[in-house]
Parts: sequence; C-alpha cells; structure tokens
Amino acid sequence: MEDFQNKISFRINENVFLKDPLSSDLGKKIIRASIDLIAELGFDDFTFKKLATKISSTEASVYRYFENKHNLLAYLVMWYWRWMEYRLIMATMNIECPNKRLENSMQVLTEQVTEDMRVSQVNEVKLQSIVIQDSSKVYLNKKVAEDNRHGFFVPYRDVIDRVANIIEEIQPDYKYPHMLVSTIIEGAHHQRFFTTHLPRLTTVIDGEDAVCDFYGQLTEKILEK
Amino acid sequence: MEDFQNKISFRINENVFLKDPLSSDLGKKIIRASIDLIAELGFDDFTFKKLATKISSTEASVYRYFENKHNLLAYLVMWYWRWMEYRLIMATMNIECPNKRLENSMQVLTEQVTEDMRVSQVNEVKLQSIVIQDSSKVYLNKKVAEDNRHGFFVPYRDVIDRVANIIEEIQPDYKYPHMLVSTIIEGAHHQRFFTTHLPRLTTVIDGEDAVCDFYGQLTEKILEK
DNA sequence: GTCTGTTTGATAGTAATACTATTATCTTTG
DNA sequence: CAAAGATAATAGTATTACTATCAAACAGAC
Repeated sequence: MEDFQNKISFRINENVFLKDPLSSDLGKKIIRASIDLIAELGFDDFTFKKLATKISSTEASVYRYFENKHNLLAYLVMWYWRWMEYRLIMATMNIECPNKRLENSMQVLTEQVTEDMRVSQVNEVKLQSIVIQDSSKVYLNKKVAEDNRHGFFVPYRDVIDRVANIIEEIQPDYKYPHMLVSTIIEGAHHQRFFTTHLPRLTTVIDGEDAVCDFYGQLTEKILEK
Repeated sequence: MEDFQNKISFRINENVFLKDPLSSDLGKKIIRASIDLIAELGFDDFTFKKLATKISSTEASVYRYFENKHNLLAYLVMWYWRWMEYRLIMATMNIECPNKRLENSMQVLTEQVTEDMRVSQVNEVKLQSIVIQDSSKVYLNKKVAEDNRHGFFVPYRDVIDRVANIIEEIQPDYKYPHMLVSTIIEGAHHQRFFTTHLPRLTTVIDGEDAVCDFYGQLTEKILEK
C-alpha cells in the first residue's frame, strides 16, 4: 500500500459521518477504495456491499462510518472543495495584483487535475472525475435543505466566496460576483463531462485547453471596464 | 379533465419509447401524470407503481410504453427542448437584426416559465421544474454513450445549434459559440435551482430577475467588439 | 353478430438494493 | 490480563425495478 505519512488530509464537518474515517485504518481504506470504486462504476452502481468486498470487510462495518452512500459521496465532495480551497490559497499567495490572483484562481478552478497536483491522502485525479460526474447528485435530491443545514455545502461556498472576493476587489460595482464564479465552476465541470462523454455537444479543439481558455476569456471580458 | 384538442404536441424520437404515448389515452395519461408526480416527488422517489396507482392502471401497463423510468424522463426532457425550440422560433421570427434575435433567444432560454406561456399538451411549468431538478440525470449515467447513439440529445443539441448560429452571424470570429450557449443554458438552470433550494449560494435580488439579467449582460459583454 | 387483433388489467414472482439488528471475535490500552 | 472498543459474520426486511402470464375488454372487418 502507498505511504500516506507525508500527505495532507482535510478536516471534514462531522455531521456527514457517524465515525471519522480518518480515525482508523478501516476508515481510510473506505475513503480510498470508495474513490476507486465510484470512479470506476459511477455512483449509481456503487454499493456498500461492493465496497466492503473490495476492502475485505463487511457492509455492516462500512455502515458504522457512514449512514448511507449519499453521505459518503457528500464527504468526498467536501474533501474535494477543501482541497481546491487549499490550492487556491497556494495559487494566490504573495501575489499583490488582484487581476493576477483572479487569473490564477480561474486556472485552478477550470483546469483538469493531473497526477503531479496530488498532495492529499486521496487520489485527486479520480476524485475530480467523481466530482464532475456525480457531485450534483449531492444536491439534486429531496434532502438538500437538510444537508444544507448540516453544512454539507460550506466548503463549496467557501471556495466561491474566496474567488468572489477577488472579483469584488477588482470591480466593486459588479453586481453578480457569486453567480459568475458558480457559473464558471459548474460550467467547467459540465464542459469536461461533455467533451469526454458527448463530444458533439461542445467545441473540441485539439492541443488546447479550450475549457480553460473559454472561461478565462469570459472572466476577463466580463470585468473589463 | 382538461381539453387538449387545441394544444400542440411534439414528435419525439421513437427510440425512447416502446409504444408512442401520444397514440392512446392511457399513453397521454402516463405523460401528464408522470409530470405531476415527478414534479411533486422528484425523480428518485418516482416509481412506475406510484404512477400506475395515480392513473388507476397497473405497473405492467406503464412498462408497455417505456422500458424504464429513465427513458420516460428522457422523453420528457426531449419534449421540453422541442418546446423550447418552438419558442425560439416564435421569438426570432421576422426579426432582421441578429442582435435582437439573440437577445430574445437569451430571454427564452433563461426566463422562468409561467402558466401563460403554455401551448402544448403538457404542463410546461412543472416540466421546467423537472428539467431543472432532474434533467442532468439523463446524461449523468453509465448509458450516456448509448443514449447519445439513440438520439436522446438531439433536441437539446438543436436548441444549442440554433442559438450558436445567431452568435456566429453576429461575431464570426468568436471561437466558442456552442460552449457559450450551453454554459448559459445550464448555468441558468443551476442558478434557478440554487435560488430556490440553496439561496445562500447565489445572489438573490428581490423584484428583479437576476438570472436573466446576469446572462443577458454576460452575452452582451462577451460579444462586444 | 362473430371473428380477430390489439390494448389493458390482474396477479405473481425475482433479483438486487439499502438498510438494521445481533452476536461473536479480535485488538488495543491501561 | 481485563475491559473497552472496533470489526466480522450472519441474518433478515422493505422497497424497487423489472418480467411473465393470462384473462377481459374493445374495436373494426366482413
């Protein structure tokens, strides 16, 4: 097994789990294996039974950590946004110019994650593919309000706020900084999904990161005076 | 029951159903009742059993029209986009100026549907709420590729193409007309979902349609020379 | 009016899923 | 070594997403 001693981990709101998965070996296995399995099967075909088999444990043991698979997904998505926040901090640190900070943030938000960006205990490449394919399932459900009350969307909101703040610094008059940021985040995920699964629905340009380019350009234009 | 004699209907790709629901009374009941029920329960809690009970029929009878509930949802979403295409045609008819045609199209794509916009045999107000909440479930699943081959996304693509064409007319140099249109469509749905279910995640301004305003302004800025 | 074909209803059954409950065993730590 | 806590093993339930079969209703052709 990989050595995770020197890898970062993020503290996640405890409303989402029954027992902190970072507090035990089994818990960490659950997180890592669920990322592999969800990335492979998709969230709908993922079950706690399959997960348990994969880690040579039992369904009942997994249920001791998470009430249901929905909350496990919420945990993973929260982890992703905490990781993105961390990356945003790194990408804007010590940079005076707000325009440059915004440019770097946009890059972080819209680029495709690669192996060399990995810093935490989980596989962020697979995690991003899960977020792109399945994260909307966390809120597109009858329990949104409840999940919201439990703080499941706080890491996401923190990311949006952070970037919206930079926009406000650049253009205090701009009316919709939050809408702009969430449109870009969701749009980028959307375009990534389309380019891999429904290429006929977007503009695919070889050799260029059209998604980054498109949203970078868009942000620039919108904030132009 | 309402009288639908004078109401429009749209022809939907026959790969999506086993038997055309418009070809019988039971079929029409299935469509209308499923819209009511999905709008009320959400797609996840919607079952063919509940639908059958609601229309005093049986599960087996519903299965004679649709292979599964996923395809029924796909049918409804295709209907929605055919209806949007129809509205786009109406909104741009006889208008010379491409900028005005684009402005009207943006309005159609981003506004909230109200009772007085209804023209077809189904409840478009409820249909839009289904599209906002559940339409991504049509493509966020393992069978995307297959569904794509069967033409499930053609009505959606036709809408995007139609608006992208206007953009190309206005700004032939603009690199990403399709990406822009799909970003706006999905973004608008997204913002509508957020304002009703997660208000803390967007900018809510009373008395104004912030969503329409935001995307209208965005489009204008992007295409400015 | 009856034959024929199609549509629908009634009933039953299956495999998989998302859990819950209980008890036994194993591991750590004081 | 004992107690506490974590995990495994096993079993069971309600619901869901289907499939299969057969009978009743009905509609149109002749």
